[in-house]
Amino acid sequence: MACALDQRRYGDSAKRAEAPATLCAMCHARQFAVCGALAEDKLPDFAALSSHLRFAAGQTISEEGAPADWVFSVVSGVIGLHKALPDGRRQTTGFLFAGDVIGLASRIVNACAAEAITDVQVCRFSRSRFEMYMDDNPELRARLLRMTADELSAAHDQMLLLGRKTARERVASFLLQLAERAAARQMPANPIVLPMRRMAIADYLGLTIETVSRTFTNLARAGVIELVDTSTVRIGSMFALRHAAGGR
Amino acid sequence: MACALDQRRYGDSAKRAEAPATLCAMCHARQFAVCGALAEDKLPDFAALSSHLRFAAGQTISEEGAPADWVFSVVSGVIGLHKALPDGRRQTTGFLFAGDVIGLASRIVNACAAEAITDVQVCRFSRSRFEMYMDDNPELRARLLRMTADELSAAHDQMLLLGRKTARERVASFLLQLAERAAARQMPANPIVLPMRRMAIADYLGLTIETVSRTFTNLARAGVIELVDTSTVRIGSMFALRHAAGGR
DNA sequence: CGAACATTTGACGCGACTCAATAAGCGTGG
DNA sequence: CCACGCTTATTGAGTCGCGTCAAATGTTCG
Repeated sequence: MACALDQRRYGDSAKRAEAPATLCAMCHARQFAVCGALAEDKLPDFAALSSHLRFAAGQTISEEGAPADWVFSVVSGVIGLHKALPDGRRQTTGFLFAGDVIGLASRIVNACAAEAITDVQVCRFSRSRFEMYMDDNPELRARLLRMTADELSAAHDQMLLLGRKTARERVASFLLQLAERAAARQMPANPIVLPMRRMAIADYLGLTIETVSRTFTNLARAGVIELVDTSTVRIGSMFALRHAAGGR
Repeated sequence: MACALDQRRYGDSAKRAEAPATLCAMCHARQFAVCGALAEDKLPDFAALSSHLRFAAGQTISEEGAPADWVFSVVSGVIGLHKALPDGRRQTTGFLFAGDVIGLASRIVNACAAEAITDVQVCRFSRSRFEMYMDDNPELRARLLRMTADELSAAHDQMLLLGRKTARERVASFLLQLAERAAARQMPANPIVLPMRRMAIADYLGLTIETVSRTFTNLARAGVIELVDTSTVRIGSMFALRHAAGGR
């Protein structure tokens, strides 16, 4: 069975274009370089393994259960990972921003589907060649282990949220998380930008769009946040927001 | 701040005894050897890094948020990992059986608390020495990366369960999981043994003990399972159980 | 045997879901 | 620029699954 990506690649290229390989490779290499995984002189070598792709918002990047042939790194835009039940219920397991890696949980087949939430640019590696490269560059594997451990820790946080938090706590926690991640990427953290729709938020928080919407309204009425517009939230009181999130 | 383990170590030794270091070391080495991480001749070397500990059911092995000074490997018994909210609500993030490793998600501080569900034996490593050892033995780090990736994948499955499944689907999924893991350890998979109490199951599935109990009763009345006794479940129909679990 | 604890069962309430209607955004074309 | 259709978000009314509280039953172990 062909990887979903290849269906995209050859199927509907209208909304996707490939940048020159050299440019792409460098941009990706920078992503990793920032984190100190590789020495400067190894970058061109490593970058040559990658190719650069674009996806339009809404496109599927890879499908759950398909062979995990690729590792992706997000260059720009937002990607959502999700799992689904046969009847269509969906659970988003995470949102990925620039610098994040897709496929840390996947070894043989994709643990989750990956979908472009906004228009995105990614760098793509053959998983097998990526692994071979790690054999020769232990620092890269060490870094990947750290990243995977951090994602596992985040997954545990999300399990606490999904298993035990109320709708209000979930939404408040989500806003805090977005603010923190924006800050980590040197982006403004206070008027929080929500790049995803209510449906995507609901799928991430284990709620329905109606409940998400109502909860935003409630938090706004309580003065905790201000709904500037559908995709912009200003934090009224950080203290109140943390309190609403369940005190963590 | 001292690690929780050390409080146990010197605080209430009544229920815990240490086996001789040599015996312990070998037993741990075997755990890893089984998985092919290290060559036979490196085992004594590696094993010397570890010490062997016992904990009685109910004891805390390490606390959430405490410095992640140790890596543990389960030799026998069952361990539960959990996170808690300030008001006491708990979410169990996983159960660990013989051969599993505790602390994959923890880098600086423990992501979860670890509690002995049954009497357990563990092998303990200093995290810093373990990491130094990985620097010299890339195979070990590669294996740890694979294990962490698998745990992340399992965490994603659990997020789907917690966010989207009904009580019946959660309980059925849990029973299937226990059966599969028992089989993986060469244990009988059909009369499923539940080593943990209803409270621990409820904390793992994001439910209450009452709902867990009622759901067991319902599944039994439907003929899907048979409740041999409180801690033993016989699967009546594997097909029906898979169906009840949501078809995955 | 009896106390302490774990589990099951029952009655009831509430928070989140479902279904439905309305409002707001947003591109497209006149 | 406004009208139009389409998608998305909000709001409302009613329902239901699971949580809460309480009591009964079973189990363990001194």
